[in-house]
Amino acid sequence: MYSFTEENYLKAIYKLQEQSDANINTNAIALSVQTKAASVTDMVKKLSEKKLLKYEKYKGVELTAEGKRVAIETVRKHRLWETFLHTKLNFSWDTVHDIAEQLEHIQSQELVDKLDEFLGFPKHDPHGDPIPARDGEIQRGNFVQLNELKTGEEGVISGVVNHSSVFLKHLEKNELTLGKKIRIMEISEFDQSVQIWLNENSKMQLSNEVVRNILVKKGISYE
Amino acid sequence: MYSFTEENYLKAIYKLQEQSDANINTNAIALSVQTKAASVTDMVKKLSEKKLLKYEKYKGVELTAEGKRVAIETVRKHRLWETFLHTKLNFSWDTVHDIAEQLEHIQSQELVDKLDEFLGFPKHDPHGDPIPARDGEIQRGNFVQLNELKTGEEGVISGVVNHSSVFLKHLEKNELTLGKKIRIMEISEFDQSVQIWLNENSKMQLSNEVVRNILVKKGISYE
DNA sequence: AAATATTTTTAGACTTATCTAAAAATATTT
DNA sequence: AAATATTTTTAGATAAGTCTAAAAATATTT
Repeated sequence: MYSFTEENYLKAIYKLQEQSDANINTNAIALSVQTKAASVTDMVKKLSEKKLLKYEKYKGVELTAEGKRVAIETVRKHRLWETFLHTKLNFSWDTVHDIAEQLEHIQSQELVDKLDEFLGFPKHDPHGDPIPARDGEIQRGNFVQLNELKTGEEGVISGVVNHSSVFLKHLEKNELTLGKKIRIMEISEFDQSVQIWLNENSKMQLSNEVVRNILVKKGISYE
Repeated sequence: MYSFTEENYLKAIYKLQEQSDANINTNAIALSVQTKAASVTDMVKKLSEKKLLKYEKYKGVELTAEGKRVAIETVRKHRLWETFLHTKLNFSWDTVHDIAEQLEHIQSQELVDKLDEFLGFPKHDPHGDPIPARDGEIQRGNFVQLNELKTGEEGVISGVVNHSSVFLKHLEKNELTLGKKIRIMEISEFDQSVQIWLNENSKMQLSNEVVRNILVKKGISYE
């Protein structure tokens, strides 16, 4: 259907579009797919001819419905494979991305559907990101960054902003994994670092950098 | 490491080498990888430079140890993925090949090892073909073609010669699947078709064409 | 608004893997 | 062994995706 490379461009543009709602410019795409601006211009022309996106010279690009469909399909495959790798093959959450990056391009609708069924129709991947449904629908959990919670408020770790391997390893080492319940004890005036309550005998100090990159589902708040 | 295409050529040459022990010629490879002789010459030169095979103009090719290693590794991956598709995702044995043809090129040693473990270190794929071990060792069951059995002899279906989808579908429809026990009742003088005994109330007439393409593990013989 | 900086595009080249058509080598017939 | 047929290789072209360097357009600064 569409090539490995085309799918990667579409996915990258889709993700940029998610974050910005303005038209996506050449340099941003180049950065995202790890290539040069000149290459992006070439590819973008090609994708435009195939009606996968709208392109006007010097004005950036915007996905068409079909381009978006392909992008979401690719995201769906990526996240299903990540889930497979994590839940069935015991890969840790910081190692699944690179392999899923390859697996997401395997062509077979039946494979995706059967994988989905085998995994029990999961709603989230190992990082808490939503897995798009077959029809492209994405159920976004209304998560907030941990730094948005106030003292005394509780939440359950449900996702991450930063997906880098170093960050994920750091969380893993500190047992700050998905599903963990947290209560904000104190927020430092000095550096916005946060003391959190985990259980009777476990408190922890998190830097603002860490706190901003953790997504939580807000729980019942206490004063 | 090695490209999709390189792996496919090596696998094809390996399989041809299995069947023939003479040097493998250009046309045979072209047929096998579905390309033209000229393309094969180009690729074979490239693989020769990379020391994956020995090539002398007009004399055909022969894999080096490294070339064989890569080929067997690819076969291993192919058959593990086929097993996954069949036993975990419920793909029928006539549909697994094409998807495994893509999956076999995913690069990750850890993935292969974990998949192997997840599947319980299977010895055979859904067609009865042996799955090479991590070290490249291949445990070949000493199977014989069903037409080599004499009247009264028994065997268990353990593999197929013909891997085509039509043939596999035909066997499936007639419940001639792996593990099935068979006894030869009568071999026709006229067309070498064979009457087989399956159980008290089930006999079956198999054409010579079918019988030659079924591999069995010989059982105890009766007169 | 002119000058400068940044971004984007064009032009032309490179790589991988493929192809067709023709030439060269090898095999088979007669 | 000469003639014919087949196989293999070479030569030159094509497509996908990439690159560098220069030109063109847009944005920012002064």
